[in-house]
Amino acid sequence: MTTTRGAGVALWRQIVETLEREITTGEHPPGARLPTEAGLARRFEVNRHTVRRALEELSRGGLVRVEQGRGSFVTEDVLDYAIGSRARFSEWIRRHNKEPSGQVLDLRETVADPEVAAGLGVQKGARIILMERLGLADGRPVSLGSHHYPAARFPGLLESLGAHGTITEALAEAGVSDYRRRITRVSARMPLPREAALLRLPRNRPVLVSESVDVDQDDAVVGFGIARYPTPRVQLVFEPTERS
Amino acid sequence: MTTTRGAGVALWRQIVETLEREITTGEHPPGARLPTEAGLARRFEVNRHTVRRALEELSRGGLVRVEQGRGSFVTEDVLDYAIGSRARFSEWIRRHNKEPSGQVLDLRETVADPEVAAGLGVQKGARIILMERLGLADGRPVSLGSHHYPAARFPGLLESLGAHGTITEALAEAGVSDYRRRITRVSARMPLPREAALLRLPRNRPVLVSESVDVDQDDAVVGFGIARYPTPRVQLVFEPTERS
DNA sequence: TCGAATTTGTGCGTATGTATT
DNA sequence: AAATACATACGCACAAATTCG
Repeated sequence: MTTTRGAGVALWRQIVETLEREITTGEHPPGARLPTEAGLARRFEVNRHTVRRALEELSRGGLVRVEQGRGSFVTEDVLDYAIGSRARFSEWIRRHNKEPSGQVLDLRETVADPEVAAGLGVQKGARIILMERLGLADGRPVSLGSHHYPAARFPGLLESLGAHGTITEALAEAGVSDYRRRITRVSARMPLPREAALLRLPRNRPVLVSESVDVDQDDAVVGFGIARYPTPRVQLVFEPTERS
Repeated sequence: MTTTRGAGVALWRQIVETLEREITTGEHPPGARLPTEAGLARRFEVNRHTVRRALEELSRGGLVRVEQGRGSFVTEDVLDYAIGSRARFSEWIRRHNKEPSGQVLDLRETVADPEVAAGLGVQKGARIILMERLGLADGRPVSLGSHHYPAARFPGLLESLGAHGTITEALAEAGVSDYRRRITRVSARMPLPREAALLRLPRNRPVLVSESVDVDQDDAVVGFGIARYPTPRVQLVFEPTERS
């Protein structure tokens, strides 16, 4: 199929329809880079302006994202992360019909720096258990979390975390049957090189950073986590009135 | 006052104390850039390594933030913005003992683009009232908000917004005695040049972007807002259990 | 730190077809 | 039928952002 002139349909509209079909059929998967404007102009045998008119329409409709100096990209479906009191990685991912998986990057006992100490409510320099974990959805990285737990309260947690796949299970073994988020702070910054590499993020795209404190049923602090999310692949969502 | 050698106190500790005093007394106000390491080394008549040791300590304590290739900066006090169901700009700022003020950058009737239409639940192209507003705390910009309201529902809102200083007052005149946030989506991206200029933000620092839908007591959609916040000056905070 | 190459963004002028007046 | 307005399409040039060595 190619563009036909004088068919009563403007060339740029034909291009919109063609690209829309190619995107929705998966020929251009989410996140993929489209050919350059010059390339598309050659392919459709039109002027670059005509291609731009089509891209503008696609961009307005949200199917395509155009970035100056970089190119045009198929919009990636955004993962909405609901910051409710109950936030579990695997539940979040499965709700989006994707397959959750994880990768423990670091797991050790260490001491709390001032920030972590303040979050956990322990003395600066207290022993803590640190686990760093990369979260993936359908194999694509969506979160990089540093989880901190007071070593004094959970003697066997280090081994439990090493044995189990999920944090929830390991905490259950340590006697915490349920936990919830008490507070979440959200900010953003540019990624460190290592973070960009792990999250497969361009260096010029920011990471969302959330700091959260988890508490058990008695409101006692269980853990403190710092999570980094790649933008714009992940959005954090807050709904005061929670609905099933 | 200057550093003295062989006084039983390490040089770098003296430098830490001196800089700490200068920062807390306001000689180096929040956000200010400190002299370069070389400059500090000249001033204290020490090697640059010694200055670095002092800056490392200050950085660890959270008083100073060191950025590779840019310089060292006095940490700015972070404005925590609580994303509760009730979010009012002036209340937020006053809770931090700062003086709120605002600046209307744009106020007009226009048509809804797809994103706004989806947020408001109206047809794409429906008439809406748009107000763009820069929010300031003690004269420093802390938010840049685009507020959208359905023109059909609020015939006189355009004039009310022009006359009143605050959104809450204008909405009250339009018959909405109270409203609350139903949902908030948070993401981050690099600022547009205009946004960076208005928020007085370096171009390499991201903006937090929140999209929120406001509803009245009957759960009817009142407005849709897109707000941009400068990082790291502003943090968004979510507490599931609301406390007075 | 710098410049070259690549890619998108913007503006100008021109031409043609289509619909309205 | 002529005049006018608008949408479409092309060509050229340069600006701005990104990438890469």
